[in-house]
Amino acid sequence: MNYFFKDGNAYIEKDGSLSLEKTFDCGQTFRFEKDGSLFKGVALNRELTLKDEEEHIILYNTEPEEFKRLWVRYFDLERDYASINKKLAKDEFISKILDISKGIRILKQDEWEVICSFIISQNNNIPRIKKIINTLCESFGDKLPNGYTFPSPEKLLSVGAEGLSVIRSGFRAKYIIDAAEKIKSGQINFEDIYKMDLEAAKIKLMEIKGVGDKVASCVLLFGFGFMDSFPKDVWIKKVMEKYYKENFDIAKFQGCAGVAQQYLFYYERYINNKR
DNA sequence: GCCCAGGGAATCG
DNA sequence: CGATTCCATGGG
Repeated sequence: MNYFFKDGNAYIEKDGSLSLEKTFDCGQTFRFEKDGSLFKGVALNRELTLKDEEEHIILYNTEPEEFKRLWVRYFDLERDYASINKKLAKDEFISKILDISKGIRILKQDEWEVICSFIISQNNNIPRIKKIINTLCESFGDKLPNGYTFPSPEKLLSVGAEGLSVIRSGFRAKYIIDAAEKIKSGQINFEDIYKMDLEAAKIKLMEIKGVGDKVASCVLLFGFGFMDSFPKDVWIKKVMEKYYKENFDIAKFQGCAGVAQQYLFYYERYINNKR
């Protein structure tokens, strides 16, 4: 996408391939809120304020150097979603829902935050996932002017599973600690995971207690940029049996299956008023 | 009270 | 193996 800078802000020229509303609301991140015409949140230890205007999306208070170094990748701005949409539209059902789902981009989020967030997501609903993560950050993150960073593995190890009781995450607390331990010990090494193929990476992440096939798939898609990762949650399973039956062929989404997954997930929740 | 929520571990047959 | 059951918690 094209962008320029003015008065300390970045202006992204809208072309229909980025909707803040959909991208923040499709269940891949839990830390952005709509505030009037603004979207506010914390990502990569920094506070972000964005505005969706007629011609531009404004990312406030960022210098060109920082924008290019962090936010172009975070918002996946260099990927050509128009051609992805063209490819996905060859699927009859996706071509029908494209108008509703297009504008979602796969965010490239912090790996640890995504691991932790999707451990919390298991057998849970999105409003409560958000609440737990907010409490986690307020309780153990570093204070920013208007928010909190996501707490590090070391910080959570120092409070332990008992200390996590304030976030009311139930049985998931011990899973969070296990993840933190395996990351600190080096058993789970992010650089190694980037070098693996999708299956090997998934199996590696599943060494963490509380991380199964679905959570690992979300982590690889939203945290590591594995664009062919295709998390199968209850909504996607519903989509498959409702619209595809036995005709679902993931092979035709090669290279962007994760985008297809988000489109389907967002659509089914959208028509069921889950937003 | 019952059911479910972006599942996964433990247990059982 | 596949199929059940249990796991904490809160909202509808």
